[in-house]
Amino acid sequence: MNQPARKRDAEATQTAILETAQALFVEFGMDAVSMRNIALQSGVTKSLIHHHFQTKEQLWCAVKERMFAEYAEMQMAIFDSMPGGPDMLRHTIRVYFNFVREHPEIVRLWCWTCLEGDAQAGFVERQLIQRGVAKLSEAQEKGLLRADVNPMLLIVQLVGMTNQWFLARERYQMWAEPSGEQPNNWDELFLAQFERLFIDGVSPSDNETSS
Amino acid sequence: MNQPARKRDAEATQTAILETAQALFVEFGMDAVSMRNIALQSGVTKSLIHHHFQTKEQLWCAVKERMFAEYAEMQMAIFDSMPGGPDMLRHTIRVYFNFVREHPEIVRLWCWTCLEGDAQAGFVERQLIQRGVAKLSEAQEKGLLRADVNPMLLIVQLVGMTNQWFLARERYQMWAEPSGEQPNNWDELFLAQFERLFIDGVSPSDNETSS
DNA sequence: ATTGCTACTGACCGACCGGTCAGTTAGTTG
DNA sequence: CAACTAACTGACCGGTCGGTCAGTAGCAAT
Repeated sequence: MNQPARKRDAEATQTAILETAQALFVEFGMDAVSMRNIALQSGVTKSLIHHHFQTKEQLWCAVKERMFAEYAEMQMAIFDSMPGGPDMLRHTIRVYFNFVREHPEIVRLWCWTCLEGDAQAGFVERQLIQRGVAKLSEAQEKGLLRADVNPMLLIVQLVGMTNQWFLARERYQMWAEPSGEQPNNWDELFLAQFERLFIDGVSPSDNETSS
Repeated sequence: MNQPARKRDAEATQTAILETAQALFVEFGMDAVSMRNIALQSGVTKSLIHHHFQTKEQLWCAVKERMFAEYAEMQMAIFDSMPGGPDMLRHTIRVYFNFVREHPEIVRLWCWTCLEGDAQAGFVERQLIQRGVAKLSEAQEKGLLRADVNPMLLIVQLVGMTNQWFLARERYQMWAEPSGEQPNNWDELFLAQFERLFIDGVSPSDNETSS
């Protein structure tokens, strides 16, 4: 009677476990987090986690699937909202950049899965990326994009540049002079320069704009 | 008498331990590697590792310092070899890209230290980066580089883009159609496009080239 | 009320973890 | 030669790990 022994609600329990596990795994890495710790922090017994997810490995997979699903939904929305005009790339960069800024945990997940060589993750993203490639190819046919860029590599570069920034942002700030403090619009400075370098190189040159 | 009990050579022993630890740590991450495993694979007893490096944490630090030192030496050489002409950036990108391609372990180390939030690492790199910033500022004064780019962010973007490519290369390849196999010059394609987008955006525009 | 299902608990397991320590052995110094 | 230092060994420690299992308890169907 000390504890009401939890409300009997499998779904809520699983969600609680997943959210706690997600926070811990993403922060410290799968190996550095114990099942005991997850149990403690989510207010659930260790056995119960095993009851719902069997093994630590499977819990980790469940966390990854959950996060990638959320990411995929968002990414798909970005592709769908791409304007057809010349501002397409600028818009896309900004939307993706802001999404990642508000969900830095997705970058850490990305990074952990890259390091562990998770083969699953790549396949999950494939149809997503091919949607983007189709969009970009379309834009090329309309003359909105240089014909000599590879759409998939363009996505790699756009996504990669953004991801690595949010992964190592704090590290980069240490590179600057410690005197005078950091500008707190560091993100905006980066985005502006990224956009400038990227877009100016990506936009069709003058002799091919009017096709 | 079964084993000649090792040649009594502290330096060689430490090197053997460091090399084994480096390979394992970089591959699997610090938490996933046990001292027993390092001992086994380097042909040394576990106690001997503790004798030379005290704790696992200190061994990890020794590995990081060793690798960063090697990296710093190389990076410094790149800065020093920067040509003063208009090909400066193109040359720098290629040299750095090729260095990382031949030392992919440095990217993994980079990534592990980012995820664990290693504060030390950032400071180690600082003087290195400021050397590069000085070089780029110089180039700007000579009109070889747009005046409106931030040199430090430029380095962040150059290094970051390259690093993330070699971190997630295998993952990106899964994005492509499984049919028709990958081109084995994937690296060159990426580099070419990276260069094109980056340089064309970075070069001074026509009205400021002749200062 | 009984049955059946399953969310949930707590005690327990063997394996492995990082680290310690007393002791052995090889090389150097005097 | 003896004396000393430091490289090196193997047995051992307390603690934590992921995982199991027999049992309890809440809820729905009959």
